[in-house]
Amino acid sequence: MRMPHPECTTCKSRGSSLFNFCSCAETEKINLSKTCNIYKKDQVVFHENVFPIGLFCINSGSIKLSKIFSTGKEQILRIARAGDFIGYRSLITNDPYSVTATALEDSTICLIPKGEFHELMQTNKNFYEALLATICKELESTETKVSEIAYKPVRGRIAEALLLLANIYKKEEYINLTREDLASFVGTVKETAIRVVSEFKDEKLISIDKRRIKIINSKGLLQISNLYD
Amino acid sequence: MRMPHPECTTCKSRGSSLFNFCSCAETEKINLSKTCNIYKKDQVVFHENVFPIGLFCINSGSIKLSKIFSTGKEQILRIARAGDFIGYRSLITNDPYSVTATALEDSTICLIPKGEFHELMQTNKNFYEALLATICKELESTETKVSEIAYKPVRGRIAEALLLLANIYKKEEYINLTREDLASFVGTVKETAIRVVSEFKDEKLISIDKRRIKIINSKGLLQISNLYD
DNA sequence: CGGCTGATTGAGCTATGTCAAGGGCAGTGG
DNA sequence: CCACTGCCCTTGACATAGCTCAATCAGCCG
Repeated sequence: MRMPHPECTTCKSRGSSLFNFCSCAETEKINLSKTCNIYKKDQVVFHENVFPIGLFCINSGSIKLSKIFSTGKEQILRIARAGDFIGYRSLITNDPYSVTATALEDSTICLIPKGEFHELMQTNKNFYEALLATICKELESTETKVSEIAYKPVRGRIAEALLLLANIYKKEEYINLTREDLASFVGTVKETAIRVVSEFKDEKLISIDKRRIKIINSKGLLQISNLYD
Repeated sequence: MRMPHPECTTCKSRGSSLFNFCSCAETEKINLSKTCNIYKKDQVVFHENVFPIGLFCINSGSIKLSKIFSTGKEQILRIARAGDFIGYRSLITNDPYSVTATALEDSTICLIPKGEFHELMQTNKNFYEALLATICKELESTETKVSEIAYKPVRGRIAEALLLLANIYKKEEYINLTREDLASFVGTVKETAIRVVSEFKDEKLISIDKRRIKIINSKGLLQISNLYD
C-alpha cells in the first residue's frame, strides 16, 4: 500500500482515542515513531496466534475483530472504527493475538511501535487508567454478548446488533455490512440473517438502499431486542 | 453469618491471589481493614446493578458469576474459587455490578474496603499490572466463550466445560455442580445437559458418584471439544 | 456481454428446547 | 429405624428455531 501521511498532532480521531490523554510532547513523539498504512477491504491487519509488533490505531475506515474456525466459520467479536486501538491486549500480556483483524472497507491504520506503547503505559498514568477502563468496558460488553448469544433468539440479537451498528456507523447514516458479516456478528448464518433483515424491512423497522441498512423505527427494534432480557 | 477469622498474613489463598504482589506491610494493612463473612450455599454475595462497597476476596468455597434474565434463566460467566477476587471491575469503573455473584457452596469471603483497594492500585505498581493482566485474561476467555456458544454444539461445549471445571475443582477430584448450573455455564438447559452427561458416562469418558462428575478420559473429552474448532 | 460477488428464496432436516411424569437419595422428624 | 419430604436427576414425547443445501436473482465491473 502507498504510504499515507496522517499526523497524530492533527488527527481528527485523536479526540476520541486514548491518545487524548497524551501531552503535546508525547503526541509528537508518537507521531515521529509511528508508521502508517492503507489496508484494502478484506485485507488482514493481523492474524490470530501471531505476536504483536506494535499498537494499531485506526485513522479511518473500519476493522472487524474475529475468531475464525477450521470450518471456515467466523465469529465477529467487535467492530472497531476511527480512533479505536486494536491489538493492545496482546501487547499488555505478551501473548500472541487471540483474534484476527480484517478491514471491512479501505482503512488507514497507524502502527505505534511496541516500545513506545509500553513507555506511555509506564509514564502516563492517565493513559494507563483510561486503557484499563477501556478494557473493563470491553469485558462487560463481551459478557453481555455471551448471555445474549446463549439466550436471545436470532431476531432479538439482530435487532440489537442493528441498533449497536447504527451507533458505530452513525456518521454514514447507513449500516454498511454484508449480510454474512452481520450474521457472523450475531452468531448465526447468512441465510437466517437475510430472512430476519427482510422481515424487519417488511415491518418498516428499517429501510434498505443498495444492501445498506438504515434504521427507521429504532423504538420498535429496541422492543424486539428487549423481548427476552 | 457468624464472623470467621482468616488472617490475610497467613491466608493459604494469598499465594495464588493478586495480594501476592503486596508487601508484608500492605498485607497487614489490608488484614486490619477487611471484614469477613460466611456465605451459605445459594446466598447472593452481590447483585447485578448494585454499586460496590469493596473488593471481595474468596478465602474458601466457590462463587458463580452470572447474568440473570427476566425469564428466570441464568448465564454463568465464570466460576471463582479461593484466591480469586470478584467484583473488582465495578470498583475500577465506578459502575454498578454487571453480574450477580452467588455462593455455589458454603464459602468464606473477605471484603476489602473500596478505599483500600484504590490506594493499593495507586501505590503498588506490581499489583496494578497484575490486575490489568488478570482482566486481559478474563477478556480473552470471555471472547472464546462467545465464539464457542455461537458455533460449538452442546456436546462439544459440555466436553470443554468439564475439562475446564476439572481444573477449577482439581483439589476436590470431583466436579460438584448441579446439572442446572452446568447447563447455565455452557448456555443450554438442564435436560440437554443431563442427556449429554449421561452419554459421556456411557462412553466411559466420565464417571459419576452421587451426581458428582469425575473425568476418566480427558483425551476423549478434548477430542470431542475440539471437533468444531 | 459474460462473469463475479452478494442477496434471496425455498425445501427439508436436525439439534436442542419445552413440557410432563417419574425416580432416587439425603436429611428430618417422630 | 422408618416414613416423609424435597431436591435433583432422569427419561420420554413432542415442537420448532434455525441450519444446510441448492437454485435463482440482482447489481457491478471489465
